[in-house]
Amino acid sequence: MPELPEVETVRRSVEAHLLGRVVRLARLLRRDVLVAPGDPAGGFSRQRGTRRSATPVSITPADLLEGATIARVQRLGKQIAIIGVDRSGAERALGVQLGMTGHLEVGRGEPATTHVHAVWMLDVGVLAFSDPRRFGSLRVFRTMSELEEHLRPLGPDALTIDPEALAQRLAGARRPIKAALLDQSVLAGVGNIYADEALFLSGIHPEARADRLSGDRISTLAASIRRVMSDALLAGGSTIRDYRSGTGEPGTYQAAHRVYGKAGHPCPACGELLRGSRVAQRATVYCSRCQPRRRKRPALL
DNA sequence: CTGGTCTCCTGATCGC
DNA sequence: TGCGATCAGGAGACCA
Repeated sequence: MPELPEVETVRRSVEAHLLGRVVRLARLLRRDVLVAPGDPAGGFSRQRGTRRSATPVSITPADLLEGATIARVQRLGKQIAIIGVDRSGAERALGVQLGMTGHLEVGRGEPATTHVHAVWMLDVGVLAFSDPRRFGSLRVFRTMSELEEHLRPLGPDALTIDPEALAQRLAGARRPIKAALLDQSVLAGVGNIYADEALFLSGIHPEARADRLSGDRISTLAASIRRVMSDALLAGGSTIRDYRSGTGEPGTYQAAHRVYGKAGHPCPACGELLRGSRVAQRATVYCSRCQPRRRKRPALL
């Protein structure tokens, strides 16, 4: 389940192979993983009942960067954008959302993975997008301002979040802090694993109301988020099931998880058994002693 | 406007 | 060994 550290690891590993490469041929094997301008937002009409857009928007090879030279690979939160320059010198982008099980992988020949939905033949090497569950998607951005538009709703990147920005985004949020952290418009890049890890490090109960946190606690939380993100990034991310970098390397940060997936195990800080619950429809693990629902009232005088 | 719930999808795992 | 039920969750759609 790629979150910011995994996505950044993928970004770095594919960018190293893609810079300056020319896309000779782009092949889309499943139209429904692609979102094009004019498509209903969220993909291919994934509304109740039916799939498939009634009026599929036409896609050109150039929309998939065919003929372009790769200039850079950007990331904001969990969103990746591959930036290409076409023959006229104009920049355009292809967005990649990995979702739960998406993979972006560079290689020399045919990708070894199953569920491959798009392949790019480069002047040197091959890039492939695969995703068994298809929660991920590709997005066509014909101009850089279309990409900007898409990224605008996102909050600041979690890797560098500062307390002031976090406090500003949490002001007036009456929902549980964990729900707010998972909201990409509050903060971009945190998912279920790192939300639990950061809240544990901060000593904050996942159901604490976001707008009731003091400035001090928000500062602690911002520092915990930055620390968890950067430590996980240094470890190449967390490989729980099938996450791999853009060159097929697993991450190792799962060995450093303190609470995620450890309900019923002793708290690494105090030994109390970790509790499992659900917050915002997500499995949630926390220590009821280290992360009390209410702090003790500070002593008066 | 905010926040809660539903939905998409496949593979791993569990109980019988 | 087989098989149905359950769970995993990112993010847009939908609804109160």
